[in-house]
Amino acid sequence: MQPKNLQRVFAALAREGLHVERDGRIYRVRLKDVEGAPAGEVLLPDEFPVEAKALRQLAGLAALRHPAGGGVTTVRASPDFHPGDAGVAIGSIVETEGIVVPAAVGTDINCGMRLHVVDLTAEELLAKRDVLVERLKGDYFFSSRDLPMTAEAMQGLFREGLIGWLSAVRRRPLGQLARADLDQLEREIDRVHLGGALDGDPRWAPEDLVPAEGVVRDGGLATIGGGNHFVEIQVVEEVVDRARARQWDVRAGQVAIMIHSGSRGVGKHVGALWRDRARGMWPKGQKFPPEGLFSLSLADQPEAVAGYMQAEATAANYGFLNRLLLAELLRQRLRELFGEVAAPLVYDLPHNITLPVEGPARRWITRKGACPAGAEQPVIIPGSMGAASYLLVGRGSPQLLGSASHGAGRATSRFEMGRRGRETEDLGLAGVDCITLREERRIEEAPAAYKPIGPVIACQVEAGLCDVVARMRPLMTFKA
DNA sequence: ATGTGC
Repeated sequence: MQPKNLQRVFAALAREGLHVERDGRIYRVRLKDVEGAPAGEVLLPDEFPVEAKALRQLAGLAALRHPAGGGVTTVRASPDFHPGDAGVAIGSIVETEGIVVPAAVGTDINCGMRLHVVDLTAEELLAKRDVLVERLKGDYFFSSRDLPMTAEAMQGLFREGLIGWLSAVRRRPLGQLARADLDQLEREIDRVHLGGALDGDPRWAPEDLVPAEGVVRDGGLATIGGGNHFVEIQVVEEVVDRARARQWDVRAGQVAIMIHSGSRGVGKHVGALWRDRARGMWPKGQKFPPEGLFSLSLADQPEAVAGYMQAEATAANYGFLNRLLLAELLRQRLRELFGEVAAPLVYDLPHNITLPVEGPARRWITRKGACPAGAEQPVIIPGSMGAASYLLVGRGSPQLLGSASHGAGRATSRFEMGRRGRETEDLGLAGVDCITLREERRIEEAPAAYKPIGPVIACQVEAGLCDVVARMRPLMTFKA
């Protein structure tokens, strides 16, 4: 079955020098006049519309090379592929050799997902819905939370992630962290991708977050952030893979907590700094890369490549803690309302990050809105606030370089959703319990803004990228 | 995406 817009999109792209072909669910796109560039490959469910802008961005990414040597070797895109507004399509997975591309990951460094299960049924939880919502509004939209961090904790966090942070907090637990179960947080580090600990350095963090001594009062930690980020309370609707679900502590009928957030202002700080540095270091007199996707080359700027990787890691470490603390605030509220209820971490992982490929340190994979899906590894794919979300297990397939999608994918722009909201079209919000201080957010992020999650999941299971372990349904969604 | 910013 042909998507309706296919011929039109292919013809338009051909006129501007892009060659596109389709082979079942795989689309390949290539810039005709760039010798030796790999084709970008997209996996898309049948009948999903193909967006010209996203294909153009993918072809540009595939053609990146640095004049001093090195370039992009492989480009793939996941089924939630859609155009990005910083020149890189969301859902892009890019392997580079000898270069890193700061703009490929952008400013939303270590945006990712976290999933907990809670030993409560939906009925038990909803019986106290109103008081829970009131308290969480205070926590997430400020005022009632108390999370001061010592200078040592911030330094430890930026330098070595959750491990460094936790050892500093153990020495001097402040505010609500004095009520946290630090032993449990330490045990759960096993369930954070890469141990939530990358080699960073405080020198890359915003200055006000790393004072020489004293306490950071409001470092922006445990904040949800805008756009598609959320904290959602769900119920496990169906367990599909019983053995694995048992192994991961997941049972049908349980409440779940799903968190989608990133490194907030720290990622913005690092991403913008290195985007500008990469531009400034571009060899004089050389043609600029498409979309401002300046790279740093190991051949002539090895210290810049190392510096960027350390800076990205610094921001990524903050992203891991941001999600951990969003969950910890919720766990503390649940304890207040329901007593000592268990709420173990299932998994936490980034879908916006550059990681080295095993072997000699000259190849990297950047995922921009694509979830790592290594063999036997938990994969978390959220649907919209009106649709199911999924816990899956990865299969390490090379088709998307060991990745899966990071969601259903946006179908309609924020701007267009605003217009539809004013026309009072049906945005799929019936029955959705969305808690936010901004009415426009509810509209921009309404279920109708997203593609259907079902075909996105089915397409990836059929392609052998991952298998479903459990499906969750939303009970209430917090959006900043 | 962003304590959004020409």
